Amino acid sequence: MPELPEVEVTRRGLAAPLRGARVLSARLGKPLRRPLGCPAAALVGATVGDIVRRGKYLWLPLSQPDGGLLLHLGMSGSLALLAQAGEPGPHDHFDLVTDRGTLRLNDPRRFGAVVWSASLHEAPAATLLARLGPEPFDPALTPETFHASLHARRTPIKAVLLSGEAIVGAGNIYACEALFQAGIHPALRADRLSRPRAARLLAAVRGTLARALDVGGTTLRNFTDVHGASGAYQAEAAVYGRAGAGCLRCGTLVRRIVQAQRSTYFCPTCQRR
DNA sequence: AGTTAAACCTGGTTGC
DNA sequence: TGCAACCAGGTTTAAC
Repeated sequence: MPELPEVEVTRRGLAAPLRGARVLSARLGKPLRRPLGCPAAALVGATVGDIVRRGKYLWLPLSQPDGGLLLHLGMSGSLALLAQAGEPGPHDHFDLVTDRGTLRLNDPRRFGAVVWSASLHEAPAATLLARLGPEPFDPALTPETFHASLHARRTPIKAVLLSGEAIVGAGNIYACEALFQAGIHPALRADRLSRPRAARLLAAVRGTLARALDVGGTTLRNFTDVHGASGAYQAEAAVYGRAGAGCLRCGTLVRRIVQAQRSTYFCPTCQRR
């Protein structure tokens, strides 16, 4: 599913075309993870503002009626902007028809969400965003503050990265890749990371996310950008999905373990406790 | 309070 | 070939 780079790729594809678009109609398919929270017809007539991203969420502001839609792509979601929208398929669960095209959410597993909120700063949107940690490229996130937040956690560093409390945006692929880049064993307790290693990990998370953004994200099976194009990062993953294959750096066989019910891939030689 | 399982869904792949 | 088991870019909720 979409991690931060994929969501940001999506945002960049939508922002300019949809800015100022007028909502003509909306259609709901099968239920998503949570209900829209308003009748689809209530969106008609609204004007779309500047789409912003927070973590893996997108906020699509609307005016007249004022409010907005908080979108999440879950594990298997993608958004397309269609000039001519055909009949919705079995996994097309939300259409926002505008005078600039139809924004269509396709999500086979339906872990995604489209939620109406009167503003980003009140429920339900604010509630959903409340537990998110700092944005990875926020200059206020320094090696010192990152190290301090890791110091408060006794769980494995991989699980802490996935939780998004210390930094948002890295999901299962990029958490594995960043730990490899930083040479850190995924099972190392977060509070055992030294300051220099925390600094190295922060740089690795930023570098991994930035690189993925540059190449359009990762496409394992579902994800495409708003024009239907796949990402390319999967071709350069060093450890993710490579269990049993040789480490690209040292040749040791990449291992797969399970942490917090998720697969973790790592090189036991390059990544040390 | 802090950590860990279970839950939500569908579909593709693997293995007997 | 058939079918069961397992796996998948995430997050919330319930339970130790």
